[in-house]
Amino acid sequence: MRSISNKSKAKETGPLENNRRASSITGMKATNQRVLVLEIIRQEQGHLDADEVYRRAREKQPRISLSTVYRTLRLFRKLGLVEEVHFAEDHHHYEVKPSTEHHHLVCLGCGKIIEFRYPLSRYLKRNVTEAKDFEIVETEIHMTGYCSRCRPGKK
Amino acid sequence: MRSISNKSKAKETGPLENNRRASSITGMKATNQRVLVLEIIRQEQGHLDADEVYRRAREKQPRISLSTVYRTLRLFRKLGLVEEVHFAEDHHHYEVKPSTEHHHLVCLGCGKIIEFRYPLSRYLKRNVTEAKDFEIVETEIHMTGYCSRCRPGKK
DNA sequence: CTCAGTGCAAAAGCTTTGCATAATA
DNA sequence: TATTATGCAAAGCTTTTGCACTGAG
Repeated sequence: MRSISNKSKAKETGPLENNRRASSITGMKATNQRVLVLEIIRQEQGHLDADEVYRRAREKQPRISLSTVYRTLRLFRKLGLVEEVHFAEDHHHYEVKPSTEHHHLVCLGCGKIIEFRYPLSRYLKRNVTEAKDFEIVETEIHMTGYCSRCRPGKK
Repeated sequence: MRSISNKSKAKETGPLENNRRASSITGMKATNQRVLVLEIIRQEQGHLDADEVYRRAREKQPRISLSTVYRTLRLFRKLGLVEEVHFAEDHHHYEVKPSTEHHHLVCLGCGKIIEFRYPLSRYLKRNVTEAKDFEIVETEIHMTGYCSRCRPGKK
């Protein structure tokens, strides 16, 4: 199993080792920028938008450009390493492709994003495929509302 | 029941009657532009984006501006007449607030949007509220994949 | 050495906003 | 008549793109 799951334990040059392999699989170059971006979205438990990735990336690599971040995220999405999540905002968020299915709760009060694990897609898939003759590739569920803190005394 | 459900059967000036009432409820002005936009998103069975609303609106009222369309859609959303839907695109779609719960299938081949009725939110609501102490206001589910036509022989 | 990838700046959507004018109530 | 809403143009964001340069392989 040519794992790409090694948590970044290495320094400046280290992560290359893990990811060079992942990249070479698809014939892509393992640049420092790509390694860094992958590192970042792995460390953060998901839900970063492009600008947040960019800001974090610049801490380690001040010359990285926002374009590169966008291009890299698009590449990772194509490679299936990363998923794009669409909240009710006018920009996108990204998270590492989750191993276990989960969906998102977005708090309208504080903006916090809570994940809830729920294996719904298999169930939906079966139902919808039969009813609509539609082959599902991806399922996205998100709910908005108020978390415990932002729900002041509401029954 | 001060219904706003009268299907547009009237001409240029007609729809005002229906909607003047709806508007006056909240102290808003029932302008021609607003009436027209409401008419349009009602006629179309949902999923229009702002620009599509704008183009359709101009057929009847060539001087309407895109800003007005945006402002009107925002207003209607606040009034609960319209819902914003977030597909995997970088702009939003709008539909009249549906009476029966449904969700969306987006075909990756032809872009067609299929609705499927499925009363899932009540079920999810109960589960999530208990598990996460989160009060759900809105649930959005959409799935991407391939419709019968765009699925050439795929098992 | 070569070609894919990067940085920069500019452009391209989508959406919002400021302000003078027009229309509703 | 008094506001509220509109149209226009300009600005704001997010995301993409063209191009010369850089760096990985």
